[in-house]
Amino acid sequence: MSEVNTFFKSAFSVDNVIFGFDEGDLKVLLIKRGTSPFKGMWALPGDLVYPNEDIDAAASRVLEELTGLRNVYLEQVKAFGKVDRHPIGRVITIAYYSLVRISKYKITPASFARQAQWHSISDIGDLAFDHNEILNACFEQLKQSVRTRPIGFELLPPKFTLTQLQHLYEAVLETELDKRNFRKKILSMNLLIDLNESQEGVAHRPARLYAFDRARYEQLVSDGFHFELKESRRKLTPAI
Amino acid sequence: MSEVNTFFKSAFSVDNVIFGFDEGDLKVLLIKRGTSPFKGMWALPGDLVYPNEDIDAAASRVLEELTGLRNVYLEQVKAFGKVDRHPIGRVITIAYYSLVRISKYKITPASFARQAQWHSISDIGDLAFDHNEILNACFEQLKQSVRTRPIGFELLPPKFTLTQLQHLYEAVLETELDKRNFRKKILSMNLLIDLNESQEGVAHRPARLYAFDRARYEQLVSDGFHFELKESRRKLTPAI
DNA sequence: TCAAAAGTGTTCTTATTACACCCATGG
DNA sequence: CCATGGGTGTAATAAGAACACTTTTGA
Repeated sequence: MSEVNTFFKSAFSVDNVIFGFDEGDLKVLLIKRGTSPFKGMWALPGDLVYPNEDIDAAASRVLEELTGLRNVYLEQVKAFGKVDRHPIGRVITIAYYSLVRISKYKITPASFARQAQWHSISDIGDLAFDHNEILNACFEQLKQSVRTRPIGFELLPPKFTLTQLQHLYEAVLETELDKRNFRKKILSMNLLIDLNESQEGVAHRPARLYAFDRARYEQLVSDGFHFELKESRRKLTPAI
Repeated sequence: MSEVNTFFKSAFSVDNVIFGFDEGDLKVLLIKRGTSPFKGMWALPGDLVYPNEDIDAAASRVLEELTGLRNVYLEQVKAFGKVDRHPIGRVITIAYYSLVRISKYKITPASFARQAQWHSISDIGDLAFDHNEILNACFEQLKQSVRTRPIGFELLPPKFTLTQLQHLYEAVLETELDKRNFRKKILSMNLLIDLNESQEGVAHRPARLYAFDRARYEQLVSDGFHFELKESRRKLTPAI
């Protein structure tokens, strides 16, 4: 029993990289720490896991307390467990990322109190703890997942234009895509429902609106279909 | 401080799916449990993480104690943290997989005492705890990784034949590959050194031996090269 | 009538698939 | 001389890349 006591004095937490997409830009919801350690620095939202709480449930809870959102796409990435990663003791953290529609995000008491704010992925400074490392790992996994599963739609409103979808992929993959090739590829998958509606009130030709056809996707997968968007090769600038 | 005490009474462990390749078959090193709970059942090798030990170090330690091997390919997969996954208390486990050359595996005191044995991946029964779930997650990640990074070589001896390499990929990906297409693809990557040596003592035409050119791989990657072996599409048997 | 973004096809190139026979060795 | 696995090329098809102009709307 004394040996058991040697071990049962650690804690674990979850940290959640909450991605959103707005104005063509991939964003992450960060909170400003109000207490030591790292007081005043930006950090990933997270919390200790209760002794009787599954880790996935803890990640959902953190997300809901902050955003008011439930039933959101949530995926575990990996654990971070360096001995000295937390100043107050041995705390392993399990990293998750989630995909939310920013338009549905509501200021909750928790997010108000914790000073939550969306930050562009391309403009993240030094974060508390090892949160930069965690954020990078989650971003890498998002890049990977978005190419092999149709999860990008989780970041868009239910009705979206092909250009919005393309910009989303460009933001996530940090690359530029060819408009015609992108449309050809995505439409050839037959995963989109053409809603026969158009944008309104835009100062240019209005775009058609589409919705993601989840039922069809499930069907195709069970028939052996494999979603895949290749990373477009970067043109190699020839050396002079 | 009392709130802290609520949390700091959990433990975490690492579990390691140790893959090996032998006789054309992908294998996993399991140990037979000598103590309760799950006494007598096969389980993944694992251990509690010491309070002053990084989780990656704990995974390496488990591997070395059992196999005598160091500096082996080791990759974290994810954490498993259901509340009731361990009968004696709240224990989260971090799953790793590692790739070893079975020929280098030595019986250590630990592996002898813990009755370690290689099991074919296609013949794994019910394991202790949630270890079937962990094994599946690690196998899936191996399948993924082996297609996008040249880690398969970690499972082969330093000198290998193209057929051995092909059989390795077939075992890991659980598919069949076309001999000529496989050779064309792998040789076109320029990652293999032709050793100008042949097998000896085989009752058929001896195969050429190759070695993986790690330096060249690093070089190619820094030039933007991306290792990729596509899963060969299964022929769809037309319905009558 | 201008600005702004939507929408659309073809050609070229590269990658993937399918497929069958001769070769070298040991027993 | 036989059994066993080693080694090789080509043609057909599919996927990806490059690329420019016309359309529709609101201001």
